[in-house]
Amino acid sequence: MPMGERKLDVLRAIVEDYVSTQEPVGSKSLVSRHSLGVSAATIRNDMAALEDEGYIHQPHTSAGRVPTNKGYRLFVDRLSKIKPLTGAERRAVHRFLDEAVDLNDVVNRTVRLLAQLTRQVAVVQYPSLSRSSVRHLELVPLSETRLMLVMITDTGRVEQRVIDMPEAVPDTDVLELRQTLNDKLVGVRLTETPMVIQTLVEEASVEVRAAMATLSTVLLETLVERGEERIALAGTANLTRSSLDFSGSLRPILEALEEEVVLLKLLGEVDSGSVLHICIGEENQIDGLDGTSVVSTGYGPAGAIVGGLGVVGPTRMDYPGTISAVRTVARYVSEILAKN
Amino acid sequence: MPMGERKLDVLRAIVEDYVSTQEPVGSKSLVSRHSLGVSAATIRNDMAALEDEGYIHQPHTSAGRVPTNKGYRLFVDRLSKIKPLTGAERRAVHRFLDEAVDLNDVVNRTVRLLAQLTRQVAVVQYPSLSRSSVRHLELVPLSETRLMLVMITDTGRVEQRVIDMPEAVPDTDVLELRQTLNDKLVGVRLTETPMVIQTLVEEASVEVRAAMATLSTVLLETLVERGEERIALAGTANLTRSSLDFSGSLRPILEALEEEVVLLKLLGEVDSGSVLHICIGEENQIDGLDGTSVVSTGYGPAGAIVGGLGVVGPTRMDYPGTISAVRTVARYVSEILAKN
DNA sequence: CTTGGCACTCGTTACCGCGGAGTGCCAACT
DNA sequence: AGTTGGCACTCCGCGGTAACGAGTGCCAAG
Repeated sequence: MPMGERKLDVLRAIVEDYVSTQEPVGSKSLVSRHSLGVSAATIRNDMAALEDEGYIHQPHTSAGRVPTNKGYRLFVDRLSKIKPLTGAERRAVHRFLDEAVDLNDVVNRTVRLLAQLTRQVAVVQYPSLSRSSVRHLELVPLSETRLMLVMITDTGRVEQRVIDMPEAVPDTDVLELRQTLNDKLVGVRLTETPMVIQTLVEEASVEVRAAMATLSTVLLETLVERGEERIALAGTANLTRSSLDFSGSLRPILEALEEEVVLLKLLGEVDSGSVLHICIGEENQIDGLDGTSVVSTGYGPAGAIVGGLGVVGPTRMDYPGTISAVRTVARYVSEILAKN
Repeated sequence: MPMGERKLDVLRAIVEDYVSTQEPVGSKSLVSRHSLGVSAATIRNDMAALEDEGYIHQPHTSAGRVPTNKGYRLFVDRLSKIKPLTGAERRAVHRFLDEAVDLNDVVNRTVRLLAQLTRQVAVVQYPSLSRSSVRHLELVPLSETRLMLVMITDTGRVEQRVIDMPEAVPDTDVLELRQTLNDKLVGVRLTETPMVIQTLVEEASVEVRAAMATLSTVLLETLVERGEERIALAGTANLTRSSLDFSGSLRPILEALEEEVVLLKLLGEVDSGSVLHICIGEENQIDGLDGTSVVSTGYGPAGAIVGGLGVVGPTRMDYPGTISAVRTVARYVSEILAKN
């Protein structure tokens, strides 16, 4: 059956009221807070229908209604009205991010900004190595038999690794190795480096072959395979606002936030285009994270997604506001990265 | 008046019981759980005295006693018996930290380990730049007018900064700049670099003088002045264990943990020798952090302190166990750093 | 299809009374 | 002087009961 227009209005009103008051909403308060043009009794009929269809739910008889996850889903998909940031907020975003001098700086500022704007927990993934390419490789001798390998990517990430060499490497060899590595690898996407790396040893001159073998192994292991995703987090203190948001304990949430793997899974599906992704309640298949929603999106210069960013909060969150904030910040971060 | 031996025993017993049960402890349960050799009435007299002297406190008439911060202080200073880690724990520390390949790796592993051992929030400060010296400086051209400056310290830290040059810098100049920077700065302690940096411009050849001026400014600003302390955190989920530990809300704690400045202040006074530092309740002068104690110590290769690490938890914590864990981990981390 | 009315449900709050843990004090004992 | 058992007292926490009120479902009328 086609859903009546008013019923949708009612659902929207319920979600909005519930989000702002944090309390089950009843028919009377609905009619008094919104001008729906009909009486409470009529609303009650609609509410009964909405409940049958699974969009709202009654904690107990004689309590108001609370949106179900299905209800939130319908709300974000079809009902929510865009709530753009205020001018002041936009200006703050620009001003704050413009001051960044550095990839680290950009990421840190972004995550703090996002936490502040949404008053929730913000998560920003550093540009993924797998979507970057090599810009430069540097070999720094630390001692006779120790080298530090530094890799800089086109996305601005700097990764390093200390390497114990099997035998002393004279400075001239270091220069040669460094030169070869850069000649062969600069510009190559990290996903494609393994093929190139395999050829390095064969093509190396006799003197440096052994050293190159060690380097290749480390390169493969550390920089490529281990994938080294990095993540920045901010705003965990916001979890304590309305502490009862998180039924019972926020323990599982804090645990999840410390687990990089889980976080990445949450940001997850930001690959496809610059689409904004919303995951409501147990849609994220993670234990203990029913009760939390994630609003995330990809970012990256010129349409190319290099990483994800987003916000974690209670299912009962202000979706329109959060969506705007995430979208705006992602867009602006992308611009900044494009400039570099 | 000299404190009677038994009264101290009573205080110790109260602290131990309270820490393990989380409940005010009364005279009866004391005599039944410890063999003090006297009757409950005698204990009551001692308890009354201890209360007069401010070591313990009664939440309300007819409740048991709870140690005051002054009581905890006396306990850690004079009463607590060392509780060494189990063999399995020691082995775990060694095994886990030995696998680290990298400064980052060491720090991350350390902080996670500490959180797990103590079941509390662990904090590890990266080796402070101000106590490091320059091991190597690298200039990487990113584009005509952009350079990336990478600094590697003897403590293993790698800091980078992107620099917009006022005009294009040809590759030969980059090499010269790089060479000069390294000649002049390698081996210099970071606290002393400002003096050296000032001479760089004057001594630079005409061609690179402008560029060197820019570099000098950035070096001073970013790497030296801003001090760039970094910190790693783990175990925040442990805050939720015994959630009532933190009178009311853990909001202020989460907030403090996100504030680098506050954290550094907490780790604070780890300078002097390798002494272990314990800060109980409002002894740390931070709002909202009465109720939390900090156990911290410095670490660094061969007695030289380069940074601090520690644990944040409720005043009502297992001090002996925590102390052992912090001490052991710090000692072993220092060893590992010394090897590098 | 909407509306006002009405009986009903059920969670929340306040209140009362009671048991129990724990204390302080005192008089007696060593 | 220090220790002990006894005893009266305090006060928290718990279970039960009653009043309240928000909210509902249903029905008959518009």
